[in-house]
Amino acid sequence: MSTGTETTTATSHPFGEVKHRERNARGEGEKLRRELLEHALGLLSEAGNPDDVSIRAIARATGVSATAAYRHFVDRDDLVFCAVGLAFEDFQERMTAHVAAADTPFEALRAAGVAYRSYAEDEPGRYRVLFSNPMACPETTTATAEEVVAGSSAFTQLVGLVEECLAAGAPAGSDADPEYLALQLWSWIHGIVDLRITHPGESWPPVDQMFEDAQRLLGLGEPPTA
Amino acid sequence: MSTGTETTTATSHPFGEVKHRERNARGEGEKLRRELLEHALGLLSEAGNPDDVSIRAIARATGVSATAAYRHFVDRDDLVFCAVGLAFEDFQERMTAHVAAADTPFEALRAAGVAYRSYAEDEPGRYRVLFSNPMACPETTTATAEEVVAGSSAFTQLVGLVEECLAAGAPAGSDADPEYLALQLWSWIHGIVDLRITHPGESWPPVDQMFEDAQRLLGLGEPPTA
DNA sequence: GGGTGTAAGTGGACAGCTGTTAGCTAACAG
DNA sequence: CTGTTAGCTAACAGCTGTCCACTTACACCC
Repeated sequence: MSTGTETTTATSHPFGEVKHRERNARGEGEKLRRELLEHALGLLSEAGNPDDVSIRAIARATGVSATAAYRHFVDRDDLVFCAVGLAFEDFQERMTAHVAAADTPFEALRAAGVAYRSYAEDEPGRYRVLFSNPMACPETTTATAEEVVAGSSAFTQLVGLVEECLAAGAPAGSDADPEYLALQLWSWIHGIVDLRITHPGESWPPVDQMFEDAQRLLGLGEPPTA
Repeated sequence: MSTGTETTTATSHPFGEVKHRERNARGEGEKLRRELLEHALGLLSEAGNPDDVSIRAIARATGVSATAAYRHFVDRDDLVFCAVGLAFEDFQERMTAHVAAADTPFEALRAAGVAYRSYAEDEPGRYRVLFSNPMACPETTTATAEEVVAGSSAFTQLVGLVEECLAAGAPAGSDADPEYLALQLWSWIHGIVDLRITHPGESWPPVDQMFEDAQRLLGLGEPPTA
């Protein structure tokens, strides 16, 4: 039955299929780290809550024993924390890609809103993990510095967008506090998408309209042409 | 040592105090139901997440065996769901008490905001349980109808307040959609308090100012006197 | 007073999950 | 042959929801 040379097999078994995963070659053990993180991310998306993903479930999804994870992470908390960091990096990439295509700062801010909203819609579980969970950094972690600060740098980016809008003559006025406006905008937008996620039964108005109103009423839309 | 007639005792014990709870008299078994719900509420406040409260922990806090809960609730889920319903009733009482004291609809809306905000600040765990968790009604439950709909009736109340503001000449205009405005206001306000709860490390601007801005910019503040 | 039914609550057990440690095997490089 | 990497299994202690059989105490009836 087995030729002994398959790279990947699913051997038949009286109690169902058993996943076989070829062990990494010498010096390539780091590949498992990446695999674990990606499957952790998948489970985080389903659960929406970091506490609900166990190191055993991650290992199971990866097709590896739970203890193998300890070769690459100090802890379960460390593993999950790194996975969240990865999600933040992914989120930020998505945001910057959307924003880069815009011509005016107002369009850029709008594009950021669209990106934020579509992320929350496409990946509600991940959104909850990123923005609706108090995630403390474990005391010992293998996460890199970039992974740790990925979230806050996304906010810095938002403040920059607001500053550009103010400089371009936004109705809020050039003397308005960009950080305050950014926090207000983020809060409003978070509320809009978060309530939709946690209360999916309600009949919500179009999210675009609510976003547009938020930006305009904060005085961060285009100035009147007249 | 024991006179045999104490109603409640904490007998000393080599390994610490052991809670004794006099069993309820005949026909008063319903008292335990209430006790369980109240301790469940306390644990919900600490956890902030219904999934993290076990029936065993609730029973332990009540000073009773876990199986005793099955006399009053069909399930663990049922117990927790009823406790959440109780929290909703409590929340709504607090809201109506604040609102009742106001003179104008604008003041009433502001008072509702203050009540909402202080609830979130005083009981962040409960707030998260009520407004930041998708709580599905169990297929079999001992909850009463009022407990089930307590949350949505609080929103109906908010729509009513918005309607009164519009009728009293709010800047949003009398032809504005009160339900849309109420949803927008609720979303914004939820975002403001929720981000503070989940990201307590950040230095947030005063919540009053953000609330006041939200109400005013939505056109639900006092109309200009001029 | 004695028996009995029943309400109120215990305790033990089962199966399943969790994070983590200790010690093992298999494969490959030099 | 040796050392190291990559991964394994078994086990421990602790948690979970739930079922079953048991006790305890009281109210009522004869």
